[in-house]
Amino acid sequence: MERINKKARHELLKDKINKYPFMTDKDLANNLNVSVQTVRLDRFELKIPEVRQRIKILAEEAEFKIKSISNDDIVGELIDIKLGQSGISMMTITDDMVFEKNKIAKGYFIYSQANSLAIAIIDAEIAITGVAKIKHMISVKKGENLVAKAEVTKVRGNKFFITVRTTSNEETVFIAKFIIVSLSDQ
Amino acid sequence: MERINKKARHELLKDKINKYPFMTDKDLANNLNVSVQTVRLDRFELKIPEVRQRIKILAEEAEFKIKSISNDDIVGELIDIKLGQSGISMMTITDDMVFEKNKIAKGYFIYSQANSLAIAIIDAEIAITGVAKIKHMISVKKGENLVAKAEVTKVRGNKFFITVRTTSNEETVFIAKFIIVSLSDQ
DNA sequence: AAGAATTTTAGTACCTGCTACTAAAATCAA
DNA sequence: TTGATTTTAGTAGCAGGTACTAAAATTCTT
Repeated sequence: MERINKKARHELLKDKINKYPFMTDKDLANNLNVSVQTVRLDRFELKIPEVRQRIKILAEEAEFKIKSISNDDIVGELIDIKLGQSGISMMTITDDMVFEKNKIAKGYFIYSQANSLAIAIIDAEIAITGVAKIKHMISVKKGENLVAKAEVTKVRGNKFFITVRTTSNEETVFIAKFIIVSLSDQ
Repeated sequence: MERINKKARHELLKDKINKYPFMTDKDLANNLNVSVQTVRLDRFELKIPEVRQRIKILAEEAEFKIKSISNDDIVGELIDIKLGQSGISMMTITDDMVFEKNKIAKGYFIYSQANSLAIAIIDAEIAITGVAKIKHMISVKKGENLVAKAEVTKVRGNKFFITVRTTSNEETVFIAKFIIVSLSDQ
């Protein structure tokens, strides 16, 4: 058993913990063929907290992420809104939103931002997407900052016609036309 | 200090732990004005695991959820696929996917299922949604089981015309027509 | 090759948040 | 009042640590 040098081991340790954050020091020690003390020393040097801390952080982060992905009524961050008229929302494309292979944003995230903005504009208890026409102009990559601007173009009874234009760096990447139906009173 | 009865306390305990899963027995004991022993006894009777277990479960579940919502290439469960021709996917509407107020599914989840199925059918390294026309027929509620069937209706060069029909209990709730562009070779 | 410096291992006391258990005290119900 | 139920107290032991001291092993330097 050759002894590998400290730096190399540190890299291995970081990798392992990243991949398997639930491993205890004992597990890690076995895995890296060093003593538990060494693992503790390494963790201290690399400022990596103990398992229980790691798990806790994971649970907290995940809770937050789930909320911001699915429990929020609006996908992205609402910047400005004039109820019944127009609205602006912003969203940054993160790692979660792109295809592994090519780092291009999955279309439904862009759609989701636009759709939820369109619904947010309608001043109604219940607003449901009826029909939509969408067009992706340019593909969006990780890190880009999408600004969606929505505008009500027509109102007919309880039907709202809304156009959303999403831009990245002033360039239009996506256009959607929604017909949102408001069902406020039954 | 009046002593409340066991059943009532059990309800309180369940609520507290549900809301604040990170509380230790000590915290809970303080909060409910009983001894730590009582909390332990209660937890035992209610089959509620200890904090560290709870946190761990939370972290694991959340990890899974995040993956299935955003990291997965396909939203919903792929049931059947004939590359370049057709596909079927299934998705159950969970609590995460509905509006608080009225328990109606957010449209973009239904869209996401359809869209990701459409992309999955295309046998290409890179497939991007170009244009889509969608129509929500009936609103979907929590617990419903959505079956999306996709079919390639036309192919023109690297453009695939795909129709997706989503049903719940044999009833059509959603129809989408996508034009997916395959960018396999550059 | 010897000595110094660095790295790794070993071991101890103590901590949190438990489980599993025994037993006493308090409260309720007939 | 007595018997059952509920609550509290306390002990031993466990996992997975922190914080610390010190010895052993290895590497570097000259």
